[in-house]
Amino acid sequence: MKELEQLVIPLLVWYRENARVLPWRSDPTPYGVWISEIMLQQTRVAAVLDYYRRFLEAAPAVADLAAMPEDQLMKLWQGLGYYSRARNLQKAARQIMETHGGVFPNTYEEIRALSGVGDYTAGAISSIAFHLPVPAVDGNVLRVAARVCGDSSDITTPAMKRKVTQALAQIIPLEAPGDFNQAMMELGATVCLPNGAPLCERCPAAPFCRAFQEGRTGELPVKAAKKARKVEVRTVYLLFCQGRVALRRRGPRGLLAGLWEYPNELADGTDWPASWGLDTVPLERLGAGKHIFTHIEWHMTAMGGELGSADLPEGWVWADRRELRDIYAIPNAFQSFAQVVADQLGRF
DNA sequence: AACTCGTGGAT
DNA sequence: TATCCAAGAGT
Repeated sequence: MKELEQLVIPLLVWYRENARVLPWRSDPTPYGVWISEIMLQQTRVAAVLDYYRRFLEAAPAVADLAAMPEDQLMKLWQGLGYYSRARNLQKAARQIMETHGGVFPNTYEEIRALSGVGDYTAGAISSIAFHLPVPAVDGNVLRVAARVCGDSSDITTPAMKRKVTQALAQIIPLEAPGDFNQAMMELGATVCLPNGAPLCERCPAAPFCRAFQEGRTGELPVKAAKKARKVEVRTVYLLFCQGRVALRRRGPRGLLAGLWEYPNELADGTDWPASWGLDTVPLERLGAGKHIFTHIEWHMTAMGGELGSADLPEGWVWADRRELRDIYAIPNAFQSFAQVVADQLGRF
């Protein structure tokens, strides 16, 4: 991937003019860089900003994160998605407290060993916070590299990631590795856009970019097609009692692990409220909602009503409005029912 | 290596 | 509306 070498200087010049002002860039401490990089995994900058501010306010340092109650941690992450990131973040904070005496590790290998930190994130933290000359290869970098080099390899493969990482390791500038890595991503995020709509007229790589020179920006990068989503038809039960709504905690593994939810099941004909031992008052249809995950689609119908008895299955809770707002982390998959619930609770 | 794991903005 | 897909990691 020889073309990448020509990119280094113009890219750094471009970055100094065009870098977005972001909270984790003003003072790139290891802790702040780490939190931001975890939040930014598969997540857009705009979605991260508010979460980042609130998170650093609640846990300004590693020790605060290590000591945070799990419910508070999940509440801070509520709505951001990929919730195992939050748990791995805390697991890593405890690793740092126990293994590194509370001091953020400063070598690539030690950083890479932290929970939730893979090749990309280890490279990003190492280069941005510790000025180590290690590449950080994310989706942006793969796209930029594939286009600049006119490489039609499938960028989703580990082989292509290795090829790009190896090529960048040869040319990453020792005096500004963090800026270089961020510049590659910034170019991908703001200029070398996906889906055949790159802004090549304002790209510092245009003079030597093979995709641009050869008119192939619409064909590159090459990515393998994704699998189709599976549809699940679900019934969501909105069960009320005296101004409170029933919640249960999801299991410790799998989708939305450990988060709270309105009881819901596949709509397979089972009388779920009866199977839960609830005294079955007739439930009425309170609404519908759809939520699209990466690989599943939930088509939901909400059934609900006021229960005569406050008895709930083991582990379920009654939540009032304040607890719903401040305590229980509920995924956005149920957002379409928030108003119905609020209205019902508001009657008390 | 293939799957799993959220969410919302852009097109 | 349908599809893509974003500063990926764990299993």
